[in-house]
Amino acid sequence: MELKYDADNEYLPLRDVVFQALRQAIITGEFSPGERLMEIKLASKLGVSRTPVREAIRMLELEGLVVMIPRKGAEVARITEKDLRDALEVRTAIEELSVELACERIDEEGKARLKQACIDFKEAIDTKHVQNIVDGDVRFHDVIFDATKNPRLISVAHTLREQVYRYRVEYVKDFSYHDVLVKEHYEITNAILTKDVAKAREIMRKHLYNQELIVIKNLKETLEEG
Amino acid sequence: MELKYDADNEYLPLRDVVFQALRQAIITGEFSPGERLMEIKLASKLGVSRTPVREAIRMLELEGLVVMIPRKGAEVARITEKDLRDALEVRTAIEELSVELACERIDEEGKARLKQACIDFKEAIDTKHVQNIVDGDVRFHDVIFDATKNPRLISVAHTLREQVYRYRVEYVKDFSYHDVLVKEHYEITNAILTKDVAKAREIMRKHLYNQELIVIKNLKETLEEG
DNA sequence: TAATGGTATACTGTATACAATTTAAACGGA
DNA sequence: TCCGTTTAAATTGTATACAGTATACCATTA
Repeated sequence: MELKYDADNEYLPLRDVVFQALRQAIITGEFSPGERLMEIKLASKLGVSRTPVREAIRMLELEGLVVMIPRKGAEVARITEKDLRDALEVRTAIEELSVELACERIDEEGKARLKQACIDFKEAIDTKHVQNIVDGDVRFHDVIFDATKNPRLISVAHTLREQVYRYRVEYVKDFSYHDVLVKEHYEITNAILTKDVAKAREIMRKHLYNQELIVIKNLKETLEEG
Repeated sequence: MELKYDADNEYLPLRDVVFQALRQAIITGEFSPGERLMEIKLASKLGVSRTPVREAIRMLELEGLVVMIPRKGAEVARITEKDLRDALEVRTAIEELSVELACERIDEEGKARLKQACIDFKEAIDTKHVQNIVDGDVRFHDVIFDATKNPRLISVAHTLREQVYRYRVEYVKDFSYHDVLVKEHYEITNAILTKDVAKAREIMRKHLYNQELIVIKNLKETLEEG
């Protein structure tokens, strides 16, 4: 974990930089579930004072990535199988709404970006590099979210994704599903481009249900190991 | 605005007390949209230091109730008509999912609470007291959320509700819709009790669409005044 | 040996101090 | 009078200091 300063970017408060660094560390598994986050330790590690660290922890708390234990401090949220199912249940509803709205509202630029994201994902799969695949998948879904032109939806969708992200990295390692994923992405893309709302929703639901099965299988294995 | 200490409750950090106080003040309109929230002023008003105030503001920021302007501070989020439509769009999807899950999962205790909440709402309407009506409506929907047994869903639903709450107070003042609201609550209740998913979703959607029309009408009037 | 009590340590919760920057006002010149 | 510059006040951003509490370890006793 390290701080990244966006030189070309405008001003960013330290709390936001710390927030992003901690979130990244949690999502990528650098911090394990249940691990304590101690302010002084993090502050000295990141070269800042406790204040921005505390404020970052407040934000992570509301995102559900850390839980607070009164007078004891913060620890990385432990995710149970039910937590994952709950998050995926809500996420499915949000993603179904997304494709529906995308069908109605996508513009020419969005269509171009959607096609490109679909192609990029296929190429990412071909590289067989896990991080490429995860990034490609994220971008594909982001293009659909953007097409809804609903920032509130985008915000909720991103929060929900973070809950699951840790275990998705594992899930794309399961190469046997790769062809299915590419196929489903193409079907979703075509459904949106032809404004077939019913089909888009149906495939998206199936797409996420497949993910759920694999992710939960992986979670179980992770829990058994730990 | 004032701090409330829960004597019977367990330990609560000041940041959470301040958070609740500020949220309440924003939701009830004590702070107007666009109004600046200055840390020193709030801290001295509430009799605490800046630290818990800052942490509370971080939480409000993530909930979307305040927006930060770099090096200038926090201000109460201004809600545009599109913001409201966006929030209601997502909220409709979440509430439709809620009734669907409630149909499948509600237990005997939940059924009793649902019936009671439905009756209580009717009685709240009869009192013609705005706050009673708002509280009754909130409780009715909360019972349905609880019946889903999905804490993640409940969390998302609550966040979305807060965005709209300010303008819902105005909307229940429109007495002409009261009978419709009671009727819709009864229909939703019956649909859940008889596990009629399709009907429950349909009525909930209509219920929220009616709300949307009235709330947006009210928002427009508010914006014109200001 | 096990249990209990005390003490030291480490960490959170809160307050305050300091630095940097923005805002606004006062002042001066055209 | 208007505009620009300077300067002072106010406010955020960050760091540090202080207080209170929980935890762990050790010693003492049954």
